[in-house]
This record gives sequence, structure tokens and C-alpha cells, in this order.
Amino acid sequence: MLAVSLPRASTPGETVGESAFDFSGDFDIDFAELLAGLDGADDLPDLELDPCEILRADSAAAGGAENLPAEATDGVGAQPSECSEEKVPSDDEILSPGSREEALAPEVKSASPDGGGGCRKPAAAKAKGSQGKRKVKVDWTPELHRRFVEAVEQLGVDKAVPSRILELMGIDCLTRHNIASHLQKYRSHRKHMLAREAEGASWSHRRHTYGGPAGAGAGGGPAGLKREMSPWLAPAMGFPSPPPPPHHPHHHPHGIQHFCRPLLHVWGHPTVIDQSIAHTWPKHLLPPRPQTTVSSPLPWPVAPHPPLHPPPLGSSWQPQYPRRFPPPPVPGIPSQPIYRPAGAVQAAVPPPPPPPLPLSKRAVPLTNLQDAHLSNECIDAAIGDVLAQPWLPLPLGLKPPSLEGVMVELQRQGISNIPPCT
DNA sequence: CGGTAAATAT
DNA sequence: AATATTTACC
Repeated sequence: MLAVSLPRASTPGETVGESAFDFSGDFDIDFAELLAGLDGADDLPDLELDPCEILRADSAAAGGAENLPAEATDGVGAQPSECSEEKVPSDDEILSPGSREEALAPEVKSASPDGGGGCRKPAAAKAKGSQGKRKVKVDWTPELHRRFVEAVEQLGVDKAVPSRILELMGIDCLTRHNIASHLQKYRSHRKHMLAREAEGASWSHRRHTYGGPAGAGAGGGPAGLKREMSPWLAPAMGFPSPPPPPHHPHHHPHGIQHFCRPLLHVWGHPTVIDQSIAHTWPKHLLPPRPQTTVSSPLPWPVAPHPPLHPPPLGSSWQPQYPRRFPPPPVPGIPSQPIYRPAGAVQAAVPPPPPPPLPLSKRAVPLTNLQDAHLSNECIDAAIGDVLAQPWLPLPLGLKPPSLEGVMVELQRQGISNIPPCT
């Protein structure tokens, strides 16, 4: 039932890199395959008890999987005993879709009062003596990271401070240090990513300007610029899973969602991935929810529409979610003036989606547009509106939408009065 | 406390 | 060798 297959880079040889893995629509994972790939014996060097443990809860009762102590106490003072001793989960246990299904329980808050990382004692600890000078390593699972990002986004990247983030995350077993550390890296990566995005944007712009075909062959982009999957740039990727329908098995009353597509560890550690994503990933996550792909007229799967309804509690769907960064060049997608012209951004994604304005009033400053151009420009703007929405995954590695498809999607979203193309 | 650099672990 | 995470410092 959870059959899935890891999307393979469509362009073999060419380093499309992770671009093939967009966080968009449905993403299937073939557990069978994963299991197969595990060739069973591979060790699970990582035994850390990650804070996410908490995310999966204690209520799990089903599936026969034992519940791991949801509380993680600070390794320093605590007795090692506290730590779920070497939890050496068998792969089957970990991957058993059945058990995992319920394993990921809704409970998010841990009663655990103190902070701490997890329980595993670092290898080094042995040398350091029982004092366990070194704190246990926190496993920043995608889910955990997602929450982190949510919190940060909520606070504002600039105002986000460890303590506050921690608060919002509501994960007791994390310490401010953990957060600070992660935040440090988050910022770092973000900075890097932004730089890249900018680079890519300019490149894209040039390409558009000069009309050259996308970097022939290459994934598209400046030499060596591979699009990276970056969970850091929250809006574009790693968006929270849209709330499943209330009746859906995974629906959680509190809006606690699981990660959509935990393909790579939080930000795709190469090291980890190599070892087999199976080890790091499925451990904590539910099989990616068949991502109830709202059948979309568009050539790419469209995430169910969170935008229109207010976010479920605690979700990161903030009204202030305008696309903050220029979309990166997408391989295979001609960079038509698809995106909103600079300056139109503000008006583009207003929180309260009032009755769809006639296209002629949308995003684009039409003042100086000729009537003759109106249609195309407006359509572009409208398309930009759609594409710019954070919940709409970038169609990485996918074919560009046909105009027709886009139109349909636009209409579906209530943008109906689209002037005829000229 | 928060930020950042250095140290360590994997 | 590179990256992730923890620790030490300011």
C-alpha cells in the first residue's frame, strides 16, 4: 500500500542533483525497496535517541512496537539507565509501515521537565568517563527540523532566538544550546542558499534576457550551480504537510503534521544518506502520506490547498508568507516572465484572499501596459501568483506547465475572468 | 542569553 | 574529507 519509488533523477549523468526530489505533491516511497536496499544487516551506528522520539509518541500502543521512553534527560547528570539502553531497533521494526503508522503519535509535548538531548552516550563518552561530558547528539530529523523552521518563521528569521524557538517548538528535550546550534547552522545555510538563489536568479535573468536555452545540458544554472534541496528556505521546500482531511488516518486534531517527504535527512547530509536513507529516515517518520494529491490539472502534483483555509493550530502557514526569494531557475523550465515583476510582490500574496480580482487588477502594474499586452502580462502575473505561493511546490525537474493547464489551475483557484489571450 | 568559532564525532 | 552537532568563549 505504501508502494513508492524513489524518484530517480530524470537526467542520468546530468547532475540534477537533488532537484529531482522536490517536496511537492505526492511522493512515494517504496518500502519494499528500502528494505531491500538495507540488505538487512547494515548496522545502525546511530543509536541516538532523538528528541523526535517525543514526536512519536507514547500513545502508540499499536503495532507492538515498544514505546521508547519519551523523555530524554540530560545525559550529564542522569543515569545512563535513564536512556533507553541501546535501542537497537530492528530494521523491520523501524520500517514496519504498520507499526509506524500509529507509532507517530500526536503527542508532541513531553512532560519531561528538563532539557537534554537524547540519551545515547556519545562514543567519546566512554573516554570522557561516565561524566558524559559530551552531550548526546540530537538527531535533527526532518520533522524536528520542520518544527524548528516553523518556529523560526513564526518569530521571524531575524528575531528568532533560541529560547523563543524552543518555546514555540515545544520540545522539551531540547536545550537552548541545541537550538542555538541548529539555528547557527540554519542561518548559515540560509545565507548560503540565498546567495545561490540570487546567483541563480541573475543567471536566469540573463538567460531570459539573452534568450539562450537553459544551460544546455546542465541542470540549468550557472556552471556548477546545482539546485540544492534546501529545507532551509522554508517556503519553497519542506513546507508543512498540508493537513490531511479530518477523516484521514493521519489527521491529527492538533494540526501536528508529519513531514511530507523526508527523503534526505534534514538538509541532506551526504554522509548520512550514503549510509542509506533508510536508516535515518524511516526511523522517525510515517510513510509519507500518500500526499493526497489534489488532482491537479497541472502537470505536477499540487499540494492540497492549505492557503485558502487558515492554518491548523501551530502550523506555519502564516499570512506573511510571501515568497521572499526569487524563485531559482528550474531546470527544464523556460524562465518565461512567469514570476511577478519586482515590486508586485507585496500585493501578490495577501493573506485574506478577497474575491479574486479581475486579472486586470492583479499584481501587475498595468498602468503602462498596452491593452494588447494585457492578457499575456496578466496571465503571467496570475501564474506568478500561483507559482509564488509557498504551498505550491516548485516543479523541479518537471515539465513546465502548459498554458492551458495553468489556466485551468487558475480558474480552479477562483481566478476565472482571465481575458482571452491575444 | 545569544552569537560565533573551535572541537569532536560520524 | 566533509558535515553535523557540541562546547567553549566572548
